[in-house]
Amino acid sequence: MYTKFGRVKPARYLFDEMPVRNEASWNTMMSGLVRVGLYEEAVDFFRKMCDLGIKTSSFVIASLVTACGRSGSMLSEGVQVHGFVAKSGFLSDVFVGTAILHLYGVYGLVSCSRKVFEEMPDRNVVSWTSLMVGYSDKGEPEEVIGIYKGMRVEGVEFNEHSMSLVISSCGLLKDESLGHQIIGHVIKSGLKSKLAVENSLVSMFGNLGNIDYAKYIFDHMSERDTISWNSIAAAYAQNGHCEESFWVFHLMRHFHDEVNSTTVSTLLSVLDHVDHQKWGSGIHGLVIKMGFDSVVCVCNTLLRMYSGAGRSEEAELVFKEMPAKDLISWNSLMACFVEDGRSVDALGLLCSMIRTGKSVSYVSFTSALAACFSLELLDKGRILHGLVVVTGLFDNQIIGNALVSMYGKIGEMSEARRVLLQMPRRDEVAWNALIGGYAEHEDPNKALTAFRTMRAEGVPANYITMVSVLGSCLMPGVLLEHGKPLHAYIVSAGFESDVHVKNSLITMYAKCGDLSSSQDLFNRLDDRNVITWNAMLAANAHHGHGEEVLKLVSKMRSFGLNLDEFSFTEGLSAAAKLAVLEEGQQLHGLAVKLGFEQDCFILNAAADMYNKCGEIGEVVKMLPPSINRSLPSWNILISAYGRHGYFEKVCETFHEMLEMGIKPGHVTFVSLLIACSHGGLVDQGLAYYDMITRDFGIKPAIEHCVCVIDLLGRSGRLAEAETFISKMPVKPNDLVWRSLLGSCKIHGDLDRGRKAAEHLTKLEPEDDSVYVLSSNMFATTGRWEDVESVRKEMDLKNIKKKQACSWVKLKDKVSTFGIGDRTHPQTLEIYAKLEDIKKLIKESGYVPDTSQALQDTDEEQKEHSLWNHSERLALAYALMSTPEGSTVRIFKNLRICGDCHSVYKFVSRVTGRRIVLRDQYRFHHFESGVCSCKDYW
DNA sequence: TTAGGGTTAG
Repeated sequence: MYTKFGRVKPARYLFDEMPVRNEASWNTMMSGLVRVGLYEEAVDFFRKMCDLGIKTSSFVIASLVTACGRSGSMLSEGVQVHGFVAKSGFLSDVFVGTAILHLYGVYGLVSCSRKVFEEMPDRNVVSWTSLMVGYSDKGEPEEVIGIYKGMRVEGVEFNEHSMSLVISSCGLLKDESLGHQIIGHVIKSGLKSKLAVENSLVSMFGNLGNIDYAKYIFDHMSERDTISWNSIAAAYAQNGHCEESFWVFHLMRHFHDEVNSTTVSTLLSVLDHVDHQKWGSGIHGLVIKMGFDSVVCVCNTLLRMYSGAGRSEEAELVFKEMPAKDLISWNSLMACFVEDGRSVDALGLLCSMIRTGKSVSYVSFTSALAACFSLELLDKGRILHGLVVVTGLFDNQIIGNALVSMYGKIGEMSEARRVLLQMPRRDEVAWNALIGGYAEHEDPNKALTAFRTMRAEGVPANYITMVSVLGSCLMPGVLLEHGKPLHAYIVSAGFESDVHVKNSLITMYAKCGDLSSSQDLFNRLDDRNVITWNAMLAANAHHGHGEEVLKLVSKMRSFGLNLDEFSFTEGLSAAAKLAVLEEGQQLHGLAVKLGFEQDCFILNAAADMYNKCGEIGEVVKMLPPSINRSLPSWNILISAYGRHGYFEKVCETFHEMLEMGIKPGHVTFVSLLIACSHGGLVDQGLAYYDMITRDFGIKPAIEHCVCVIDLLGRSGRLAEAETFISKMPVKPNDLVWRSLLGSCKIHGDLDRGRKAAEHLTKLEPEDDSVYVLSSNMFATTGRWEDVESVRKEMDLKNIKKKQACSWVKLKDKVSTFGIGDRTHPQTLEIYAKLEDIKKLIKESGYVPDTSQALQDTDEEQKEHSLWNHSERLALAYALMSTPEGSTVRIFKNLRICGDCHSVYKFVSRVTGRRIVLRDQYRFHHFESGVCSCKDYW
């Protein structure tokens, strides 16, 4: 009696005082100990019984085994009981056998469970169910379904618990046809109206992406518990219907009392792909208010929420303040660091896990391996590889994949291949990682060979395979041999309907130089997503079609598509290249409105746009304060100051950057050297050039060398420039000789100019610029017979000079002008305005520099031809079509002519207008008779 | 019976 009421003290007293005890007394006492949860004492008691040879009943043994499972830390005691049971023949009892297999399942030893299960002479539905529970808890739904099939073959009748397990496993496997099969079974079995079964059905349909069925079941349930509500909320959440999932939460609070931590976790998981700005901080507050901020799982989702929004600092804060952390918390933060590019922090986290003896799983290693993506981290990656082998995790499929991926990303392809070959099973992820590595680091042949081997091994390719293989064909010259055959394969294998594959095809054709095929694919695609549009933006940008990029961006907007970071970056950089401030400003405004203000790429693209549109004030205003400025931001700032002639600011900024501990990069030095070159700061430029290798260990690239040649050449130090070319660490290219030729033109050095021109023609026989530059060099020095011979050579080789043109953009209309153009509808007014300008500036001291006229004619003719220059026509048109006092913006496809430059200066003084001119190379910013380039360009 | 961490591409 006492044991039945849980009163163990009096029961124990009575037992101890009993003069005679029979089997029943011992068994009753032991059951009592189990009932009150004194499991360890029960096991000791049982040992004593065994020693004394007291018989026990199968019921008592089963309850004892169950107790060992329930305690969570009594596996070894359970195993001892198992040993006794095996010796005394109790295993043939179905209750005992089931209890033991359940015990092993609880401790994750499913193979032991299965062994016991297979040796059992009799099994009931609970035995089958217990086996399922083991696999389900281990996260192996395919095994659960295997057991389900076995049960059906043997004709076992299902109970509520086993049916629920089967249903949810089916959902996890996302196997729709199995789902339908199971539904039929559920209806026949008569278990359909059981609460747990209905809950599982809601959850299964959620996992299968069939939200309508999930909702139907939920709506028709006769009773609902918290799990039902949570399941429907999760169904909405998993399928991206975040508003609905919040609505469920709202209804729950009205119609159902309980909201538990699972509800909150579900809601938080939605915030991964929802507008973080709108919901994130509020939800965090709510979690604290409801007192769930101490539940590990809730905190983990909270952490994941910040991580998904790219806010690793906040995620870190959540982690630090968690009252209890589990393995998933550590792994989540590590993954967050990896996603945010904080590789060192991620690896540090793994180190402290190991150092403090925390448990580490294959997931921890997977994240750590993903952190090692660049050459500097190769050593760390190799150590991890060693650890993986030592800890016996090498055979884990996902670890193997992560290893191949790591070596692939770094470009250690022989290592990547070696790991792949050692893997017990090579799945498509492993092959894709290898192919991706080849695509990134080696030639297309390697990637294609790997693809063929993969197919020969019978591993089915998926869309990612196709995307990866296509990624190896992103260069001109491989279209016929590789690109087109791949496209043919894609069509025949049925991958063409996949939007990702189509996007990659668009990119492939564009990078192979066939933009019209990209355009074709794009036009024929009806399920375009943002990535499709982005691929098309990149395709046009790659071909230098900035206007088309902007047109596409505005189409995206008119179709109501959500522009993402990539679209904005691409749009802004197109606006920067075209120097169209208005479009750039609009895009930037929209990006800010949509919450992308903090995005590093967009921020830099916008700053660069303002920079290239001449709005230096805006650049300085918008860049983050120096304390958290990224390297690209510093580079943009240096370039901006250089572009506008603030050379002291250039040096100041560079030194500030060094003081902040930022290591300058390749681009920083390009910006610095260009600034020096434009400012005529020759010695300072040379000093910076020396710093590149001496102080920062960077190997000078061809761009840096071109800058130095420009620097020396423009200032007339042509002999030094020539010596520099002969000694520089990289092979001279066309830009080198073009720069030298340009300088020879400025300084009238005909001999060196000729030599440079010869080198240039060898490298670029089709290029018109060499002929134009030589011809201009001869013309400005009056060598008209040489001008004529260059012209004849051009005719002979059928090389056409690129026509100069200038344009003005007013509202949405672009007006373009060629030399002496008379096609504009307002031509008469334009030429009249030009006459006014001529008169006005001559009165204030303008004298034409006729050496800039490149024909051998008399002075008057020369002056006349200067007044036909496209940039003057554009200027006249712009002045007459824009309000008094406003800034005039003009573009030219080639370099501005020297005399036009002087005309612009005079006009800016006489009219008081600010004029901004973008030519092929740079920006000129005229105000009150002075140009920002200080006449040195 | 419901919720949280991982590998390939983008």
